[in-house]
Amino acid sequence: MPELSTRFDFKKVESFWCKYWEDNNIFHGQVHPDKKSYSIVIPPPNVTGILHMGHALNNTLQDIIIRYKRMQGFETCWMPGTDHAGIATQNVVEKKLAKEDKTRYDVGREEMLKQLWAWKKEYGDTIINQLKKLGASCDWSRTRFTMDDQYSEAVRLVFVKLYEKGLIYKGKYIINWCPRCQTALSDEEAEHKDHQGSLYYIKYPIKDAQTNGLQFLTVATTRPETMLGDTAVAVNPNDERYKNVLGRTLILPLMEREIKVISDDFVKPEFGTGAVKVTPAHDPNDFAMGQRHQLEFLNVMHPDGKMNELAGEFSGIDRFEAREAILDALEERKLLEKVEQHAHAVGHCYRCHTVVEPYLSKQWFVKMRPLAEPAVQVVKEGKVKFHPERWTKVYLNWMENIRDWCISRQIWWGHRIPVWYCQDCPQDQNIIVSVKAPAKCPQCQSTNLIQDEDVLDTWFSSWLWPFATFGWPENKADVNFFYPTSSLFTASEIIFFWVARMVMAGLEFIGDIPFEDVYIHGTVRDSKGIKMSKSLGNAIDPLEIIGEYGADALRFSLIINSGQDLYISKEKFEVGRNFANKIWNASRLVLMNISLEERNIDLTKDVDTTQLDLASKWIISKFYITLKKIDLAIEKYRFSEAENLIYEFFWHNYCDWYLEIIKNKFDDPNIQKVAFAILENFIRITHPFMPFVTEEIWKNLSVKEGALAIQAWPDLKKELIDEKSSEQMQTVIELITQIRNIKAQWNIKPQQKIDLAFSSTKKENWLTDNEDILKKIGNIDIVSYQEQLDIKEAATGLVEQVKFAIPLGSLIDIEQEKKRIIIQKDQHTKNCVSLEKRLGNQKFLDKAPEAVVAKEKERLVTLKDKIKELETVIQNIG
RNA sequence: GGGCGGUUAGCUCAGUUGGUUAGAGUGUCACGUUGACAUCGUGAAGGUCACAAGUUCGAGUCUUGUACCGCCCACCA
Repeated sequence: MPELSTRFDFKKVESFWCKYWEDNNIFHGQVHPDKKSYSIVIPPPNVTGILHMGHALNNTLQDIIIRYKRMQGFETCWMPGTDHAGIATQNVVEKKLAKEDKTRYDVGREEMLKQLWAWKKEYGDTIINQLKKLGASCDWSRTRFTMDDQYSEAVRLVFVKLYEKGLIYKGKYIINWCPRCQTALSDEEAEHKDHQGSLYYIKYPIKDAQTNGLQFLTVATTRPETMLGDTAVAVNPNDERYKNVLGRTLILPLMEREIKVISDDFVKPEFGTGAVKVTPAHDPNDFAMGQRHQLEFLNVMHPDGKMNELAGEFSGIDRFEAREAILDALEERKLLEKVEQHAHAVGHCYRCHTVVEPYLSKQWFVKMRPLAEPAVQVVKEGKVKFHPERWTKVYLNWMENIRDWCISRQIWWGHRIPVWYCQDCPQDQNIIVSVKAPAKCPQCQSTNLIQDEDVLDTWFSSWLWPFATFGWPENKADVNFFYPTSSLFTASEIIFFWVARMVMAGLEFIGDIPFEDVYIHGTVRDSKGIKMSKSLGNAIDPLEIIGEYGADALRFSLIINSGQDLYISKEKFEVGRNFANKIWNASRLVLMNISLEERNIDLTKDVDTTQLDLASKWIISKFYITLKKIDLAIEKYRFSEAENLIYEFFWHNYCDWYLEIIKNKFDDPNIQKVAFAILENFIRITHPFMPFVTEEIWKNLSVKEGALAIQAWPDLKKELIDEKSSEQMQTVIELITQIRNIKAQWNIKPQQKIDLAFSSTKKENWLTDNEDILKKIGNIDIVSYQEQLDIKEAATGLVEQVKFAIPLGSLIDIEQEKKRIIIQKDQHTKNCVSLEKRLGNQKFLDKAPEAVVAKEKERLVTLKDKIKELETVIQNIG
């Protein structure tokens, strides 16, 4: 056996196994006639940058379940890949250009795309490498990108299908416009943030107002600059205050344009003045009113946020400067009645955080209602399940109020919209929608075609991820075998962006759900609770942790902290590092002490478990009890619980007790076998959580050739769970713990041997058989049994509960001990009273389960016994 | 405005259908190392389970309300 170092050297080990797994194609999944499939598609990380802690968490979770299922014999496939992330990636490359004082227009579309692809290559590769370092057991041969040729074809095909079904349309609507990115955004991409703004009250003069009548109609607005595009003022039809002005004409200040006063139910009389300016081209509500009342749509802004020529004297000024200028101008004309503080939500671009502008523009949309209905059904029927369950409601609520999806983006990085316009056909009849670029116009045969300049929303490709990655529509076999996928792991932020849309796409294009279980995990935050992000500078780089503590440590520590949101600081990773090291060293101990020829041990066949010592029976039982709980926890996606079980079992059962007990008994072949078999099985079940250290140990155990990653998950052998032995061992543990306590209290050094006498009435045979444990672990030298303990002699050491006495009178302070005993007696008496009260309650006897009542009764008896005993002791000591 | 989650030891969190004396990790303190591991071992201290009321024989757990923290959704200009 090779010399093993006393520290787990993760650096060497990790790179070795990464390479080994990949070179041997361990994680490749393929259609298999006799096996069930278990598949996961990775939430493809954006190629905008490198992986952060959130990715580490997300991918560790997936890796745990896929490794678990692989060991259970499923044909597994974990699909890796990356997302082109449209606007986000274009933004980072634009930022790079900006450092050279260039814009995308300076370099042109073609060159820009070249640079984008170069960026994608660099960061895409980095991301895949980082995933490998984390230990992710993806099927690397399948690595996909949302803009692969075949994938792009699927995207275009989907567009064509939806278009032909009438679910895609083009139209002029108010969309969220980012003046910096100069593109449309979907509703989900406009992040609303609370903003302490102002509400401006502006007086609109009434035309032909009577000198003694109302001269002005005052409206309230948060965006005065849009008033330049007003084409009406609306009041509620039931608002008595404005009955008289309804239908009259106002003079729009600054523009001196005539606009009408209209009535609309939308207007809430209690807000502001009850009169609202209507700007149909710059506000979604006003847009709707504009349509209802056939108003004019006046767009007063350029796409870059500057006022346009329709803004008169304000033309060319940026929207926010224009706001100030307009307010000044109004003030000058005494038309600004007042300004109030007003908190409201303002939309921001989710990528560059610029304030978005509701903007009238012609865009492509997907009609969502017909797609949403079946997607609501499958969740209601439980075919797609959320974990934790509460997210179901969030999903359904969004789905049931879904709005059409704006899918066109005025950027260059992405899937070009598969629409061509014939330049020789009349407008509105010149649209050609096609998967492949058409050579000529099907109507007029003209070759004078131009493709739509826009690209598709990045999510328009991501929503096909669960089947397009498996080769849809070409590769039917893979799709049939691996689709629907089994589970999806993601953060709550993208339930709407991605999860919901994948359900819709799966049902629409494949006719089946994309996944059965959706596991929503928490957000990774720093120790102050602030979301980790590169821009805030509070991020902990997973690679740094891997370098310092190891990938296993990173994985283990993240998962054990992953109940809800995670508050992470660097020290938290010590748990994982220490545990990996503990596993390593315990394995060393076992390996150094065994001389087994045959290492493939089956505990049911190769060991006569009935002849085993108490501790061995106990550790076997403990293992299988733990295994059962772990299986349950993983199936319920309770990974932190599973890790806790593993940690507790190994450290506090196997190492602290079992190995300590058997340390000097390694010459017993049965003990060797048990110690080895339990370690070997433990290594198997720990593998999904800590793949590297377990692979390395597995190699040293030399049970079998081949990677641990493809070994079988242990069967639950219920027949090896020996409850009696478990209980007895538990008593021994308690005994020893009690003695340790006493020693600590009495300032006796732990290693100092003491004598122990059992009262014979409480002596049990099994205990005499296990004196060796007491001697060795408890440092108890002589165990003697006496008919009747000399109470006086034993009094000072009498420790109820554990049913034994330590005659150590010379070593302890009798007065102090007396006090202790009296306090104890009082406490017991108190407990006794409350217990008697409870047991005297008829309702309790009637309603509580029998087992509870029986236990309570038993407890009362023991309590009374103890009190008596203590009383005698007190008497005896005087 | 609507919805969701949280509040348990100094810190980070478990606590599964209500059932003995509420647990762990970490930190603190004490003691300990003759060869698995100091990334270790043994032990101690530390909790009115946010607050209030209710249901119950019994509440950290269920109900209602309050406070604070966090998140998501929403077109009140």
